[in-house]
Amino acid sequence: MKLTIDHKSPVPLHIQAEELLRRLIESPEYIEGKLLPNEVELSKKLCISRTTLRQSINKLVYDGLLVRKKGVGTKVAESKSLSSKSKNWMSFSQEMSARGIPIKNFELHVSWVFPEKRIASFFEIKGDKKILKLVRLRGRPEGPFVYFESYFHPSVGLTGEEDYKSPLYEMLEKEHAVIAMISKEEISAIAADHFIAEKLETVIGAPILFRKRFVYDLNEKPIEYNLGYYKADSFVYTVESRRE
Amino acid sequence: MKLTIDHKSPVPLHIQAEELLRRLIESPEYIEGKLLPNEVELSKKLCISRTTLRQSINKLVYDGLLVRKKGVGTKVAESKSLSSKSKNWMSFSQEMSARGIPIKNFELHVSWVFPEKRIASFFEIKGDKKILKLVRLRGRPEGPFVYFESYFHPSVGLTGEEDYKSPLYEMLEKEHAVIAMISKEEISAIAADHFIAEKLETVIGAPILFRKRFVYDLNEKPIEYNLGYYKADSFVYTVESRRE
DNA sequence: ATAATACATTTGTATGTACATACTTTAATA
DNA sequence: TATTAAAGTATGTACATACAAATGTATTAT
Repeated sequence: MKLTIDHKSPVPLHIQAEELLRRLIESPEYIEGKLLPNEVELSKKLCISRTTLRQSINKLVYDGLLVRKKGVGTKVAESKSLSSKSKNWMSFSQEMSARGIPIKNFELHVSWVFPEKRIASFFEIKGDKKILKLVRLRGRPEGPFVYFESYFHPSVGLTGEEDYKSPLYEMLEKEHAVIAMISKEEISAIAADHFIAEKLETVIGAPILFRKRFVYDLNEKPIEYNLGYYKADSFVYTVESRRE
Repeated sequence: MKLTIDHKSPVPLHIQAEELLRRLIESPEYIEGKLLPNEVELSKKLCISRTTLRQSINKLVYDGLLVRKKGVGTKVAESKSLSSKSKNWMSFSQEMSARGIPIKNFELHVSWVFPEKRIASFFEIKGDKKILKLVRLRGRPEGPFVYFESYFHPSVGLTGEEDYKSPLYEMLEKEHAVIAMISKEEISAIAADHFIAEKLETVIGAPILFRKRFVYDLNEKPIEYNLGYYKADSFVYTVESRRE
């Protein structure tokens, strides 16, 4: 592993140092909250000034990878401290079973479609190749309360022949070695249009909790693009956050 | 508006400068991608070094409030849709100023009321003593888009005579030494009832993003119980989370 | 033994300085 | 006039330096 800094490179030193540190803390020795060498020493070792090194460290601290403590040192953040961002996110199946709700699948439809522009750009692919689209209408025995539309990145390797009745993320992990790691979500309230109203067995204009979900793997590569339409009152989204 | 920096304050200069800039870009002059004064000039004006000023600006750039461009200057970031990052949670004022949106207070009403049962139990107090209730209707110049109802724990020490037009959490922090630290939120979609529809100038049944917010201080003592009713499409809640 | 003190360590804050690089404006030149 | 060159402006990079504040450890006095 290259762990030196090239002063002749056009790449700024603090960028080089940042990348170096990213690689460093990924290595096995640094998994469990281990302290980094102190700044003065490290800056000497890397032949850059402490100021420049701090610039790099700051960025990693901001990204939540490192934690500094005055008088102690800088250590690799433990995954627990990441919960400051938000609670462990869950899949739909997990969410529901956590609430003790039995799920019924009302519709389950798999197809191959050309991605819309915003989906293609999220996946960073061109729009000329079909991708897998998964539509699911789910709810309680009495009736559906959520309509999902999911799109999957080609590299996930789904064939469309998988068993989509079982928990999806478990299947992805076991059979395709794809681990959904990061989830970015946008939640808003909308009025049901004709299509959604029909699916969710409600009236046009009914309040719907709409959730866009962007799912990434460990390497922040996009995996899934998911749209969820929840019937009002059937779903409450909880967030816990902490200032720092 | 206080726009000076106190070198004798125990608060670090770069923090003071950061807060100052946050307030500055919140002000009406800075709504539309306007350039800030250049760094050298601004550092002179604030009587801090350019390095220190850059530290402050960097943070705001990280937070997506400012955009820098070499050879041009630093300008207020233009934001497409309102959204609230859960990374470091923010107050309403911060959320809005982060997107450079000028806030108008349509209603602001302070009163003392007997707490409802669920509020009393959240605050862990008996329901026989009146607590402070703060009602606010806020939005853009064109019209309101959010209705807030807040209740405060007696120990916060609010008298009802405070200036509720200024950012609330800043006031709490400065004048009452209360630091809002933890926020637990429940987000759902509901239909506007008669009352909410009238307040938000919309129709009964219109979709509303409803947010319950429970705010705690450093010691996890309850501070505020807050209900927010957002007009649909005026507010998008964004959450970023990571599995562990 | 215990508590108080002093010291070393490490990050935090803050400044001054210098030059590089990207972009804009102005002036000179063909 | 149009093109090019130079000057000006603003951020970007990088360093050396100094002291402050928090923490942990070793020492000392009680």
